[in-house]
Amino acid sequence: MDLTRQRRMRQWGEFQVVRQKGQSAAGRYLVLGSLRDPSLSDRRFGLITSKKAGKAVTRNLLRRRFREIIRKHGDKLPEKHMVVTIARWRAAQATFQQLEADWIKTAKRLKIWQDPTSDPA
RNA sequence: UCCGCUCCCCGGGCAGUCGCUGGUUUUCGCAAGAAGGCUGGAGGAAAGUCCGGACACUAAAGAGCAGUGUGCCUUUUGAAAAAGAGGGACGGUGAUUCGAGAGGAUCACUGGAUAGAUUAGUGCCGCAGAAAACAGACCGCCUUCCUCGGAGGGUAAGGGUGAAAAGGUGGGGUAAGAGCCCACCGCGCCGAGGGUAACCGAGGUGGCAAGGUAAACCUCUCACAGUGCAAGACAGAACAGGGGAAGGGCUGCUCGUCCGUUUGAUCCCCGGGUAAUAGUCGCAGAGAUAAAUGACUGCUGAAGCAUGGGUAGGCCGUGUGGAACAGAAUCCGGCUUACAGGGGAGCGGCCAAU
RNA sequence: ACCCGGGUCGUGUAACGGUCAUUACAUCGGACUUUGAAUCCGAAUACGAAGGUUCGACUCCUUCCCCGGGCA
Repeated sequence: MDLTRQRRMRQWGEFQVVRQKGQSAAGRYLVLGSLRDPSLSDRRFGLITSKKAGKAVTRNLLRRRFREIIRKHGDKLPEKHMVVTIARWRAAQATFQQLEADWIKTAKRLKIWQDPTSDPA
């Protein structure tokens, strides 16, 4: 799915709501936070890459890779949800495949993964 | 060919599929918008923010002081910072050379934020040492006196201290010494003359007074208003104003000036409200505003590593390997810092092999 | 982005350019005590890094590194 401007979380308040009221789960390279919001018509995604993750080059690379993961797998998450992906400091050493596998694994642990091939219901 | 130094340039390439972002355009749609086409999309340092500008605002960027910076000379480029070239003085290293010595000369390479410390002043120079800046007698040397152990006087040649000790070498001289005297060397002053200038300097003169520090205050010189695009300008929407104090604005000081003290400010404090493609512009031939330039696949592919050919090196073959530092946020010019590897030019070394 | 401020023992702090760089708490050792606390005595531990100026640098200058802050 496309990660256009409408699907991005863009305000400080949105991140605060997810952080305070939502659920979260940590993987090896990243942390996922999620909150159901019935007022949404679609999914919304946010990315956080702090200075602990690395310098500007590595932070940019991590955001691009997270966007690519969401582009590939974002439609497998439930609608009307806000999902925040936070990079941990170890993420700078990971490859794209490792990040992708870790993201899916963490999403399953949060029980927001809805792959139709593995979940017939 | 190899090694080193200096300067300049490049900073993996190509293709496919799927995406992101700016602009433009076509079709559909009443509109919101949707789908597509074309096209622009990171760096030499985009970094640090160390300098200089552009630009914007501060009522007028008024005067003085303070403050900050600049720093040999000539010249080129430049808006300025700055950079380049040539030269001077000073210092370092090496070689050669002159001299009995003190010391000097020449050449080569090289260094630097290179104004002024002998005249504009002030400060500081700890410890050690006898004495440290208008200085100074601890030991020693010489001499006088006496109670023979000291006291007084002379003396800067020798010792020892220190980063630095008030010229040095040789001789004369003397009680011992001392520029006290002489020769030479060094130093200061004057200076014919040379050079655009920094500066050099024939020659004369002075027994010799003169330490270091200005990245200490300072003096001279030439500059500088402050604040920074989160500067600031504009549009329209919403709401609810209230209080303080006579002061406030160019922000260190003084003057000047403007606004305000009945209309209570453009200052301070408390409270309320609102926009969502950063509200628009500023803003760009990259141009965002939780911030685009990517993901995957294939081919190619530098150094390095392993191994083989070749007397050796250059070189050639095979395998492995799979690209440094790093990501624009107002723009431009410098400086500094980080950086795998490759290419080019110049200079020097080497003289082995083909 | 733009603009400021600061780095000293483990922690918080002092130090006209001049001896082996203060002080408090903490740490270690000893004394006192049956033991511990408190008290007393003693000890170890630091100038963010590299250059430069100076006889001499925590201090002055330059460049890096690391923290903290302001501003729509």
